[in-house]
Formats: sequence, structure tokens, C-alpha cells
Amino acid sequence: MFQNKYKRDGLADALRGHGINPTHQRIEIAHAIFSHGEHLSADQILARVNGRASETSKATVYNTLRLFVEKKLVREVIVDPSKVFYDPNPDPHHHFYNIDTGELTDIDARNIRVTRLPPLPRGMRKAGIDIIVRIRSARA
Amino acid sequence: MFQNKYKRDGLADALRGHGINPTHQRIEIAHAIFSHGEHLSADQILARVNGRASETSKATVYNTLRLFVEKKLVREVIVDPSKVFYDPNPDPHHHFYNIDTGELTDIDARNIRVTRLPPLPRGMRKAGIDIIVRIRSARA
DNA sequence: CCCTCGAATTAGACAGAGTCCAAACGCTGG
DNA sequence: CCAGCGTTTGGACTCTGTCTAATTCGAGGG
Repeated sequence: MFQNKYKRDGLADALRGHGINPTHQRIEIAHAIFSHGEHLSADQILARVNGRASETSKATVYNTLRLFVEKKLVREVIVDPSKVFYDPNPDPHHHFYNIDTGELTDIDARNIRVTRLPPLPRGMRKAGIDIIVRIRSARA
Repeated sequence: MFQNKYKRDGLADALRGHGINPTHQRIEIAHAIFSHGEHLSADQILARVNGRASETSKATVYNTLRLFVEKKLVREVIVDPSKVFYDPNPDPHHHFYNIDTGELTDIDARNIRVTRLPPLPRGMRKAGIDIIVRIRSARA
């Protein structure tokens, strides 16, 4: 219990740093996302948070994820038509997406350069670029 | 009636060309997608096909869209967590996605160059790259 | 220490996209 | 005309995510 007390205190600070009031549930949800470098869906996060007994409601998990996204603590990754993944990596990066397994892998954005992008439509500003490299087993 | 008879015959040939048995429903669905350069969701396609009276079932529309994607007649565009869009443009291209309106606009892939992409994970081959430039009104 | 009040959480009903299934339909070739 | 198979169909179902109204929590003031 003591060893991750530290971790959870750190998380509380991280939440405050993003303008988020660190409640118990939010800390648990942040813990589920960050303790673990993977990309999880809302469902998986809900399951992790409620390890043995049900402690946090579905509504809270969805509310909290929306809040985290607004406050830019995590990013949404939209690659699978059926569900959103949440990405704990704060650095600019893109993704490999394994079509067959659903597995997501980060690609550091410093390793990618996109050139000759046409001008944005008039009166628009860029809100972000997502690059998804869909991959599958070579023999299939 | 005559002027789009021609169009529909052309579509039947296009379907055959992709190894698809051109049934009435499939031709109507292809017509809904291609007559019209936009990106439509399954729902919108269903609505278009059943203009006045209900003629084609939801199951058929979904089955057919899956078939068209398999046969590479249309592409899925996954940008909105709540629904898939179907893209009639056969040329390599990417998308601007207007976050506020949901509007999709094509970006010709010839105008874009992605360099320094890291090597694919071992034993994997590339199945496609999607680049989505999310945009929004400059003053918001 | 207790009270108050706004913020956060909750259960459960609800919505919308998409899937599944077993039955019915309708070409096509014999 | 019939058999057989691919296609279509309605409707029930699943799953992800949203909404709402009621309840609980907890920080700050007295």
C-alpha cells in the first residue's frame, strides 16, 4: 500500500497541474491509465478501476475520461470503429495499428516529417494531425 | 429514368469489375454512394437508398458496405468515434476533418510526403496509412 | 466541530450504431 | 418446372456511450 501511495500522490499533483480537482475516483482512473503504458478503452479502464469489487460507476469513468481529454491529460485515439482508446503518452506521436490484433504502438513524431501539406481551408486552424499506419502480419 | 439507367448500368459493370455480383440492392447502394462525391455514413446511405418507401433493409446495407470494403470498392474512414464514413474516392488521399461540423474533405496524397517513417515491427507489412488533419474555425 | 452548498458521483434508463440469426426470397442452370 | 444457393430481410440483440435526477462528498466558514 505504501509504495503506490507515493504514485497516487504524484498523480494528484499531476491532476492539479492540469486544473483538475483530484478526487478519489479521478486518481484511481488516472492510476489505471498511467500505471501501465498501454492504450486502454473505456471498458478496460472501468474493469481495471473496479478490480475486485465495483467501486466506481460507469458514468464516472466516462465523465472523467471526457474531462481528462478536455484538460489534455490524455488523448483519444480513434482507429477502431467500435471504441475509443485513451493514450497516456503526452509527447507528440503517431501510431501503428495492428488490424488483426487491435494492438496500438507509438511512433515518435520526431521520426516523421509530413511535407507539402496543402493550405487549410479559409478561416480554419489546425487542431492536430493523426497519422495511423495500419499494419498486419506479412503472411496473411 | 433513362439518363440514370445508363449510370446504373455503369455501376453494374463497376461491381462486376470488383468481383461483386450486381444485385438490385447493391446497385442502389453503390448509386447512393457514388452519385454524389461526399462521405456518407451507413445511416445516411440507408436513408438515401430508401428515398420514399422502405425498399432495402438495414442488414443488407451493412452487409453490402462490408462487402464493398472487402472488395476495395470503397474505403472506410474512421474519424468519428460514433460512426464510420464511406469514401467513394478510389485515389490515394487523406482527409481534413472539421471537428465542429463533422465535414470531411479530401487531400490528394500526391501533395503529401511522409518521410523518416520508422521500420515496421518485425514480420509486419503495411496495410495503409491514414492521415487525418483535424481542423476547426480559427476563432473559437 | 458542525453546517452548508456546490461539485462530484451514482444507478439505471436510454440512445444509436452495428451484428446476428433463422426464415424467406429469387436467380440460374439443368 | 424444379433444385439449390446466394442474397435479402425483420427483428431481436449487443455494445459503447450519454443522460438524468437523486444522493453523497468534502472544503471552507462560522
